[in-house]
Amino acid sequence: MDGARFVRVEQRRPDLRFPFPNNFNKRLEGQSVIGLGRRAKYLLADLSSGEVLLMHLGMSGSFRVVHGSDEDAPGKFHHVRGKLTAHDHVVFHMSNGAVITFNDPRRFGYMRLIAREEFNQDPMIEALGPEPLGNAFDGAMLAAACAGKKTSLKAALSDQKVVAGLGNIYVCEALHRAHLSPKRRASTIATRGAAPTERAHLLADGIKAVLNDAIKAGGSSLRDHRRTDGDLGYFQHSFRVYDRAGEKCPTPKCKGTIRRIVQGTRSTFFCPVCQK
DNA sequence: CCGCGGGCCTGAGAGC
DNA sequence: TGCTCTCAGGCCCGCG
Repeated sequence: MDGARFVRVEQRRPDLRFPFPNNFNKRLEGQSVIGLGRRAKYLLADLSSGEVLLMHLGMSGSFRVVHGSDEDAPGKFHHVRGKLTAHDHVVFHMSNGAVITFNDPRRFGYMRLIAREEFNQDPMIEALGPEPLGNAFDGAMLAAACAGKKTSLKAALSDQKVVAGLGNIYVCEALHRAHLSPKRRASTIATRGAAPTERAHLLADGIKAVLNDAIKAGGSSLRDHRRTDGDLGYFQHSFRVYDRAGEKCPTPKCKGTIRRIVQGTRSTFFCPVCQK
């Protein structure tokens, strides 16, 4: 998409989680993508029109990218070129021959167009916490965000205002790496006097490590996630606790067994022995 | 501010 | 084979 122009945009239903913007396809057609980016879980395309196209995958959304010459490739590109499935909701036909299909069975994803000068003040953007892989993110920043929070550490890390971009899997995995209990009150990792605790540093490091490892592995394909070429990610094979209830804790010398509990209606997986 | 329950959707898997 | 039930990577709302 980067540097290419939208030649034709197929919008195949009126809404996803939210209605599409008015005249969505016509507002894209003829515009060029002058930059691509990401903030938290939002995919961003900076357009020549002065607008930003914001795209969210929800739970089950995925993009696939193929080029015209690849369209007849067998198997994994089946839903491109006149063979769209029921859940292929948007297709971008780009000036460089790329065809980009957005598929989302559950339709928890959405797309919006935001004027660039209003982007930073947009309610979806303004409240977001720091990027966990940014240079500025560290134990001190995490401690400050958790200070005074009476909620659980699990809920705090899942809150996009505390740190942006973590979902259920990576919260569980980061807490295990930091040997911190998901049930612990969030404020207890914050500060001791003025200095951030050792726990906050361990947790910030655990978050960075699990995200970097997962990105390297192409993400976690439990059911819906696919890479843009249609391939599966394989980080699910490296989960230490997620979806491993009843298995032995992978921490060296730990005799614990992974447990599943429910926090805020979501599953949490953790080791009650080495996560305190 | 916080926890909880319900809601938005479809599909996969388990149990019967 | 087919039914019903539960659960799923996100996130919002309203209630108490």
